[in-house]
Amino acid sequence: MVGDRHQGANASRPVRKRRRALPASTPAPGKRAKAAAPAAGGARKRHPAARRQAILDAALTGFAGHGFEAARLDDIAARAGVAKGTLYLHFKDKQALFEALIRSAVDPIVERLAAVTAVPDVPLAQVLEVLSSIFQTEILGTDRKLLLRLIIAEGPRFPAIAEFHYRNVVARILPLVRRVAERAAQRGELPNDALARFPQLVAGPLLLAVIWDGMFAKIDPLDVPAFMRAYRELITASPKGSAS
Amino acid sequence: MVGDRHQGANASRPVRKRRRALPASTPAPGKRAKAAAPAAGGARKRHPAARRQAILDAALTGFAGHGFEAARLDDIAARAGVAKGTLYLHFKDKQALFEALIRSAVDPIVERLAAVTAVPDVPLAQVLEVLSSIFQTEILGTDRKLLLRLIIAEGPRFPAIAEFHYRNVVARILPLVRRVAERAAQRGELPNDALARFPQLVAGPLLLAVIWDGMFAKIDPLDVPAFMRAYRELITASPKGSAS
Amino acid sequence: MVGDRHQGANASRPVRKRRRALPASTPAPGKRAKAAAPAAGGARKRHPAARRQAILDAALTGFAGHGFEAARLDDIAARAGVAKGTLYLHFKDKQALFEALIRSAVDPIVERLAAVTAVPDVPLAQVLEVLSSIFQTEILGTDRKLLLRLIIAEGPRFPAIAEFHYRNVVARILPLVRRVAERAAQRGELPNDALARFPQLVAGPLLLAVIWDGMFAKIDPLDVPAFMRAYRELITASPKGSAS
Amino acid sequence: MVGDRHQGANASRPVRKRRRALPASTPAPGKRAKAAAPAAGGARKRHPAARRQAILDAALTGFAGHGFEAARLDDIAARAGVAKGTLYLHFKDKQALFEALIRSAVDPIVERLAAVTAVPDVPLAQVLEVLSSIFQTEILGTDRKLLLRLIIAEGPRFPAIAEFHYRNVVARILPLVRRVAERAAQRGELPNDALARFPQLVAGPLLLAVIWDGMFAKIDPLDVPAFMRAYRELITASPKGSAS
DNA sequence: TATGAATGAGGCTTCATTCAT
DNA sequence: GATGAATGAAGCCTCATTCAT
Repeated sequence: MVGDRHQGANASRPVRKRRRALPASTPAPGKRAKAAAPAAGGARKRHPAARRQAILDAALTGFAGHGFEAARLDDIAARAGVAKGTLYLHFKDKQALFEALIRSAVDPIVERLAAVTAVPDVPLAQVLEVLSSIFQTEILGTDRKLLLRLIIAEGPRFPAIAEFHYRNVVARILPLVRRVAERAAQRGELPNDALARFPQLVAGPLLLAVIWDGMFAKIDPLDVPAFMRAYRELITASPKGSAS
Repeated sequence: MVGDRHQGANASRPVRKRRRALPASTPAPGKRAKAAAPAAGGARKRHPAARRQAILDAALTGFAGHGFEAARLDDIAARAGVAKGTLYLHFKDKQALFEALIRSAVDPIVERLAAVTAVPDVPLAQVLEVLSSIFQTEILGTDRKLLLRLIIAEGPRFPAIAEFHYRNVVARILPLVRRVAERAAQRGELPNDALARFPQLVAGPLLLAVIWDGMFAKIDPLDVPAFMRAYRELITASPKGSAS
Repeated sequence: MVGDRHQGANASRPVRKRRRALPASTPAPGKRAKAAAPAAGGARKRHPAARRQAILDAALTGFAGHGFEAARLDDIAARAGVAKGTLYLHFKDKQALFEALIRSAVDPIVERLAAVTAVPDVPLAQVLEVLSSIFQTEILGTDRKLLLRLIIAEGPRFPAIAEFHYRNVVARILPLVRRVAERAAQRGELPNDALARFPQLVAGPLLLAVIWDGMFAKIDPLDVPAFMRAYRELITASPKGSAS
Repeated sequence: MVGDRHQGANASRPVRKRRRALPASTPAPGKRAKAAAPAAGGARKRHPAARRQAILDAALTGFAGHGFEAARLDDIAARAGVAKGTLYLHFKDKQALFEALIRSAVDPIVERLAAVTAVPDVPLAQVLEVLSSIFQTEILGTDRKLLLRLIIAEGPRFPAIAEFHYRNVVARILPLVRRVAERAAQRGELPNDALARFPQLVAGPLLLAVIWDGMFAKIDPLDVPAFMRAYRELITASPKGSAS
């Protein structure tokens, strides 16, 4: 009887939904079929921009949880509380929705990052600390970490997304970091201009943190604040010869 | 009736005969992607282990290029020069192939990494240099960089893969790195024990390098050797004013 | 980049566009088996319940003609005049369609049978006669005979179907027949209570009739009315020399 | 985690066999992969006729348990202890094996039935009793009941099988039964010549017994001997008016 | 004669997209 | 605009059959 496909004597009938067995531990999408729709007919009245945002929110969960290919527009529509066809009133197709999602979610972060790094003559250690803090509260502590993973995962397959990121994140932030690093090197906060030449180095631990969090959180969780602090100590602490 | 196979007068259809459309003289499936076509028509002769490896090679390209969901077994089979069904003689299903691929490609690297980090009392800078070198020649310089990206991208959705990696890579390498870092801190090659407490920090730049390579290689290629060197300088170089 | 969907220079293949080969002016799928094509192109308009029934009708033909395994959903969909995917809007999978088919067709018959046998104090001969008549007009004379054969053929492999039948047919009809047989025995219409103890005996000839019809109809057709009459005579007729 | 497809960290590798989840209660084929093969190389030496018989035996289980379409030649070959290709040395294809199976299994029964019914001037009650007995010991009590069900199930789709049966079973046995019934009617053992005109009537209860056994054995088992006895009583017992 | 790895057509099912309402 | 039933291309996987050994 093991493996029996039967479902008792009243098996089928108008089928509605079916969750495919995902190979992984999805963040539990919940079973709400067309949830979030306020009382009868209410969904219809929302402001168009609000609907668009609701769709993007749902898309974040959907794409981040399953990846681009495996995400189901059915799920996204249901989670957004709209009909499937409605998605196409706002986005040309699945790919356009995906790209819009990524664009929409990146800007706010970049603004904050830019604001921090743009202030002149702040000690490097402090800049790094604030960066870490923003990273943890705005990304690792929220669903946006899913998005970052998503970008890492799907970026190489979507040139448009890669380019968008280069222009909107990399090209905006790295120069600022570089300037901070240059000043720090001049002031002796850093042993040399290595960080000024490769400001990407500050992103290494951040990436590692999201990736570790995604893969190993359950096996061996990472103490991210301590990890970040260790990184700062490693590159900025008074070096070997100095007073212990 | 004995012996005759008459089908009666009613068009019953008990059996669908399988018959190849062509007279069996087309050994090449025609859609062979572009790769690895062995000696013409001789597909049946290869050593079984060779076929398995051919499939894994094709799978690397397929999965790395498109991700798990978007990779097509059709393509992989064609690229491996085998029929679709043959895949299933070696792997239970798509997921098993995927996991086997990852396992098969990880071991050799880990061996090399372990060999390097296991040697006692080598200066940290030198260990890092060798690590960088291995990383560049064995991973970034080969298709295995695709695999690393693949693991990063799909790992979170495949607990089995995450766990496998933790056990076979993380749990084997990190302790070795930690020991090296401890010695380096004791010898004054490092300013403090930050790296000993978080040996993961050495992986940050490596991850950044693969990700950058995957996303921005065409827009703004990264000089990886210089990048790695900068990282080493940043954490180990004689600092600003101190005497060594 | 805003707005443009350029794909970069590398032949990445993130999305496969779906595009119909023909300009969407071919409403008829072409392989429509031979049946039930509704008003040209108007498939989308039918009442939902009508579609469901059309599918069930097509399923009857498909399953009855080939058995569960050999029936092709392609054929059933074509015969119902719907796309393959539409089947799954109404039934979870092939098995659910199969079970729904059987359930949907059984109820009306059972109602009629129950109505007949439930009337008290009707002479057995008359009950049997009406049973025979119903059987011939409602089952043997219609496609439902295919269904009965189907149940006989596939029932043993589908516990759910067997159980459904036991509950809905056997458990409902046999007690009624038993009561009729008991009265008949008391009134002397039967030689003993054998039929009361095994009311299944009335089903024997019915089963034989469907099976004979299915296998030997073309070789040696059975005169079912006469056959049924003979059965009635055999068990109820005034015997050889006795006085009534 | 429910529904997780993963199989721990050591998922795949050279796949060998796979049991598909059968919808029904298969008679537990066992898991022997290529069982029954005596010590190394021994299987190769069996007499050809013995191999053929082994294949037919395995085919009985396979076809009877799953039906023609769902039976797997893989299973049959494994159960017979031969390689898949060997099947084709003995039988042209799946259908030929199926038909050979049915033919091979029918003859012995028919011989016994014919022997019984051919004896002249035996009282009908006794003939029926022996028939019942043979039926129970040779068919219902053995795997051959599977075969009878198989014939009922698949016969209508295989004209060759139907015709074979008509010629070898029906056409041989019915005349004998008819003669017995005629004599019984003449001798007053039967109320009339109904059974002589439709000797098929004796088969009704037999068919019902196999079908009931197949479908309802677990829900409500049938006491077949008592059932058969009841049938005999019903048609041959001293009728109503006679001494109670 | 026997083997069993290899084949590839074809089945069931999914899901992005369309379109009549 | 919004809906969601309908579509049908395409994916994964199975398994009867072949054929080199």
